[in-house]
Amino acid sequence: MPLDIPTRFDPRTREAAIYEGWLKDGRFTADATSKKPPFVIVIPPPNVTGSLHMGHCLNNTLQDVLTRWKRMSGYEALWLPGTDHAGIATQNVVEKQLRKEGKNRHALGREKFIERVWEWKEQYGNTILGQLRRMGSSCDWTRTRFTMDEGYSRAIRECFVRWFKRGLIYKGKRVINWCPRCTTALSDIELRDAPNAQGKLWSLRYPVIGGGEIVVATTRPETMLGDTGVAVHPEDPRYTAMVGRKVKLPLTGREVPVVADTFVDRAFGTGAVKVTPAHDPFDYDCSLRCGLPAITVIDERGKMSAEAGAFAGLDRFEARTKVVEALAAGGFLVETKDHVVPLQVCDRCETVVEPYLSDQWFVAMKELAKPAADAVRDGRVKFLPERWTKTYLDWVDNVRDWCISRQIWWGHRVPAWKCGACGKYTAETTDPTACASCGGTALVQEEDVLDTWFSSGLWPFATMGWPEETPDLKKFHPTSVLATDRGIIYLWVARMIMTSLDFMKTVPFHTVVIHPTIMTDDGKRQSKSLGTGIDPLDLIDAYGADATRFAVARLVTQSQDMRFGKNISKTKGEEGQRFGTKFFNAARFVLMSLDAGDRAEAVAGARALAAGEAPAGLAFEDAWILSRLNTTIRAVSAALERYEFGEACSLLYAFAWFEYCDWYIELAKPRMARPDGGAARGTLLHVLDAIARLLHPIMPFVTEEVWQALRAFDPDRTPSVMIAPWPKADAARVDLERERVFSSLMEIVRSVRDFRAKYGIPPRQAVALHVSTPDAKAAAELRPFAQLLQDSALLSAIEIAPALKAPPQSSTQMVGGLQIFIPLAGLVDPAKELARLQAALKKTEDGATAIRRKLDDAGFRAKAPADLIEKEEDRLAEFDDQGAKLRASLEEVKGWQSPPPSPGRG
RNA sequence: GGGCGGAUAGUUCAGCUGGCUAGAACGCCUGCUCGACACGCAGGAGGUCACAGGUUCAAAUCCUGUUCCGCCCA
Repeated sequence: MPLDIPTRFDPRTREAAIYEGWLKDGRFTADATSKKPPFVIVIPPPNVTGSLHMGHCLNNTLQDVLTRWKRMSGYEALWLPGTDHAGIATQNVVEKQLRKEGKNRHALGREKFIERVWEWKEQYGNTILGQLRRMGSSCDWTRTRFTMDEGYSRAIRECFVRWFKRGLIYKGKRVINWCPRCTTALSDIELRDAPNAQGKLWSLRYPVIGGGEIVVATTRPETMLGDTGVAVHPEDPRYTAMVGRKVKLPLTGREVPVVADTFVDRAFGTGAVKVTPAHDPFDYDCSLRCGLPAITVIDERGKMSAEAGAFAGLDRFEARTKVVEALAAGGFLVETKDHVVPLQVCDRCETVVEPYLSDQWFVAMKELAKPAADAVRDGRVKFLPERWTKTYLDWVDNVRDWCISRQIWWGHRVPAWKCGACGKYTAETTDPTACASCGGTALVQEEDVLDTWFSSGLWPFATMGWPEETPDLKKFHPTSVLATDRGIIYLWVARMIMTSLDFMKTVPFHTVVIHPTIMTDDGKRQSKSLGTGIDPLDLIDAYGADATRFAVARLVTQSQDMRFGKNISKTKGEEGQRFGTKFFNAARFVLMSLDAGDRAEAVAGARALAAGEAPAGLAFEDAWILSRLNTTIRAVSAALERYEFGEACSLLYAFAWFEYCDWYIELAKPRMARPDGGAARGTLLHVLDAIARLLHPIMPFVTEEVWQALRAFDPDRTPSVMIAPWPKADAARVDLERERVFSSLMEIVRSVRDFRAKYGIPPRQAVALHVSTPDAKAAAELRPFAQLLQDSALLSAIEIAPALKAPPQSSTQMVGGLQIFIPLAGLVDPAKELARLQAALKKTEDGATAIRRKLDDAGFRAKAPADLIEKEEDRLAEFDDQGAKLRASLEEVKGWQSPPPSPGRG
């Protein structure tokens, strides 16, 4: 590095260049033939239509931290990226495009439409992958997968056919959400809640055959034409006598039974509900349990069907009015109340969604769910934080069959063919020419496509070439860790565990890290449409990728939410940026100092330290920072092992900034000019090197920049920090006793500085310091640091001795068991000093009182552990001692006569 | 309706199996252009641990209830 190092690292120009360098050198590419143990993460595949949001930013930051850390720790690390085809979302995007051109997919035809989608995907589908690069993600791009790729599609077909042949896949009926305008089924994510949907609740009287009546409440009276039963709670005494009897439906005259089912909410309305299996999912489930038929009275366009009799052909909302009129006329309407109904509308066209009974493909879950539950119960898969285990188990233990068909075109078409002769289905990995049941050749393939989650459920092994026995599959499956948000534990995580156990006979990963969900500043979900979302690319533009990564990683705790909206992201982004700059400047200082001195000596010193040796001239503070470094290495590694990202960030922040920069570098500065500066330079270099490595997984760019500068001094290191070994903690370097002594030195220095600040003593004006220690041993311990104290606290003179008497007219402060005196020599106003001492005394006395209260308590004496009692007694003695000394000083100050003239600032 | 999470300094969060005068960062206040860094340096102030009970010698921490915020399932 040339000596005119800029004072800032410029992310805008440098990050892209550094990333290009890594790519060029193939740093992200994993080797399936490597002898190293594998560490593997498969990315939760983002939607191809998507662009990076804060959730991705957090999710991928953590994956990259883990991947880079493990790569440095000697693993063959693979982070496998890719996208999923997001059937409905992608189809929508292209349909919107067509609409602008005045076309629609039906006019275009299936094949042409699919071509259009592929064109779109080639053009825009890689947006999010490019954005991941800007974050610095060390994904192995040579292995990028897409769920619609040829190989991946083979895996899906294989899965379908195997399950079909085992009888796990079947065709059945289900009430789905249907848009009558788009004439398509909608998935949950394509629904929107209509705000404040003001509706009505009508109470209807159904006469019971043989006498009596049942009143049912409904928000959709038009569906009563399709009622096939009335349900009550089995333990509801009001209706026990009615169960098993029949009611005569108004308007249609159909006779339907009264059934008992626990799904009925006794407290709602009258406690009796009409059952319309064809137009309500809960009613449909009830009908299966109670053996009721389903009658469809609303068709796929939202008009009343022939089954609706006199109302046939009417629009469903028109029919509602007419039905209510007819009921009222017949005397069946009991009352009408205003009622807020939870209405859902089609996300695209805002048409009210219609629950619609239709033919769908299902996967029977029971056989697959059991092993998936066992794997988590017996610990083969662990969730972190652990509480998510329960969420997962609740779902897999009560799982319902999985509806895997979607009535759209973009996706994997259901590989099942219906036989024109016998009506049975045939599924094969190659297109069949004859019916597997009767040999008939009039085969027609199903129109529906498979749910996108059906594809992503195979992600951990389908991405590695399954069903082929590829080298990747052998080396990298099972994967290691999955990092994701709690929102897709059921949709995705559970399904991967099921499929992997079923096909691979092993769990897909041993650990699932459920990280927090990003919220707004006030703890709400971020929403694109409300404009409360923040764009990670804006943060990267403003503060750089390193800062953005640090900002989100530092906030990761065991909590399930992370507030990170407009204000917080700014604060935290700036914090990350400042930290990156601080680190960069520390490196700048160290390298410039080294350049000015004996480079070979510094390099040799650093190497000796790296080798665990102690170079000549190693000073106390050198050993101190080495002790702190090794404590930090251990703590950071442990935090990462436990996936405590926020903790790892804070540890590094505190060590690099407060210990290395604020204390160690400052102490090293004066030594540079002295003959014993060699050890300081070696230590500076060695610790800087270690910080660069430790920080690299979190802030990859600035650490690489610094690493390259270090290489200019000492070429004998890896060409990239990415492949530098992760530091190992050396227990022999950790010296807690030394750390304790250093802490007390820091406190003395801080005390003197505080004195200076409180009394407005000019920064350059030196003061004298007298330190009174409790005994000769303590004095001997401190005396070697006289020079260090003089440098740090700017002292004109220093005296350290046991039981020193206060020099005349001096200020007193207690620092632990030490008493320090600074002669005022006419510097200070006695009144001020008096007030300060009184405040200090009060604090001491308060402390003593609190402990005395405890010790005077017989219960405490009797029941508290002995070592605690002893500790409290020691503390009390110390407080009392401090109090006595402060009182003595107080007396002395009181004895001062006239205020001496204040220097400097009046 | 069931389950889960949260409520600690102005803000964002630590605080593990109860035991120093409850910590950190940011912000705030005061003073500093001393040759790495003003995205900086030094120092400082700031909390009735949501509320009400209980257990205990001892509760931010354990138990019960309440309120508020959020998420999931039905």
